[in-house]
Amino acid sequence: VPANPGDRTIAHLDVDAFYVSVECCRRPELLGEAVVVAGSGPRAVVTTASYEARRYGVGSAMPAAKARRLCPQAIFLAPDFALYQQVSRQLMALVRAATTRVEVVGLDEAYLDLTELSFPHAAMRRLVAVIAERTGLTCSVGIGPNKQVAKVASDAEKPAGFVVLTRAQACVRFAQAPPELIPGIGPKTATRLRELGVRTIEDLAQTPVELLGERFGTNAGRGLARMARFDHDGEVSDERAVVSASRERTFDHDLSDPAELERALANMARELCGSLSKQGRSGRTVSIKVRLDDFSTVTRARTVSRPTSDGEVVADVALGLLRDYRPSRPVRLLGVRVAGFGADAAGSAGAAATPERSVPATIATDQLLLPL
DNA sequence: TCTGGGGTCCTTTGACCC
DNA sequence: TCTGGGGTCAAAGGACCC
Repeated sequence: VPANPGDRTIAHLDVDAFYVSVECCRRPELLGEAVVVAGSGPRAVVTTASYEARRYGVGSAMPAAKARRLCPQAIFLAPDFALYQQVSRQLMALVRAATTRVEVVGLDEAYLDLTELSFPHAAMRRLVAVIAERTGLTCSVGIGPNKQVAKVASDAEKPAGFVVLTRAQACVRFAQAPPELIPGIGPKTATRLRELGVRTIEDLAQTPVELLGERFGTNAGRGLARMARFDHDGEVSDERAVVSASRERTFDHDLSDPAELERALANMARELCGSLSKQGRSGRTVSIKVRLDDFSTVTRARTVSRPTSDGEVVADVALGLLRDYRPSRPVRLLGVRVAGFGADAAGSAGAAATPERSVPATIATDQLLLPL
């Protein structure tokens, strides 16, 4: 029972090496091996590496070619997203049975608001056990007074971690850690902080908010100051509306021929609209993204009068944008996006407003987590 | 040896309107 | 009439996350 009305108990649950673990479930002989899930092709990157592979320095977002050099004996697997989605649905059904407020983040992570539970730690222990039993997956859990503490705590001792921290404990435990440990502080911000002499979370906490405001803007400065003290106040938001959808592709070799580029773009537009109309979504803003051989990236957008999910319309607009832009260098990546999903979707018969199309859980929720 | 694909959100700038 | 302030929208870029 919360001491103060405002006190919350938030958990963050994160599956350990999700894609690799799913692969190991269907091929148990992989257990204990260095396994890397990565795309194929010369420009593929690693999506997940098993902990054995990580020991060789292999990590997410690393070029697959580099991973191969670091760990030639690793078993490389192509990702099977359909399977991961299916397992994710089972997983989230179990998570949702544990408490009412759940915020799903990607396929393998969720925040749970446990404030109303009498024994939140026990509930999470049970949830972890049930997930292991039903899916074969191991998870790491962090519990704290807000999402920020919960997230950092779940990361702290993975795999199979279970870390409970108060805000003050988090401040002490991570005082000497670099600012990038905090979600929301990425490499760019970390570099700029270093230029200010800020190397640790403690340094950041001791930096005057005025100085941070000067350097990063008032808003961001205030945000950084709060983060440094682990007093993030974000809600566990049940389900957020989808805002945009896109298709993009990095070519194996850079493309210069306008006709080839146009063909690729039109195909992506039609493919995107296929899935859009299946979901009953449509949008007014069509944009393209062009990444050149020097990795510079340009976007161009145009808003049309009526929401659409018509492949020919979107392809037309996209091709128009591409022709107006006329890339001056070879193109590495091309993409198309539809945004501005809104109130009056012209799409399918059903509900117009689009708060996250609910995918009916295939897995029974009958097997629940003991009430208590 | 360069750097995927799916997203979200924020900031800045300029146009336009009141 | 001039100037300025605000609000909103669209576009573009960028940081970040899984």
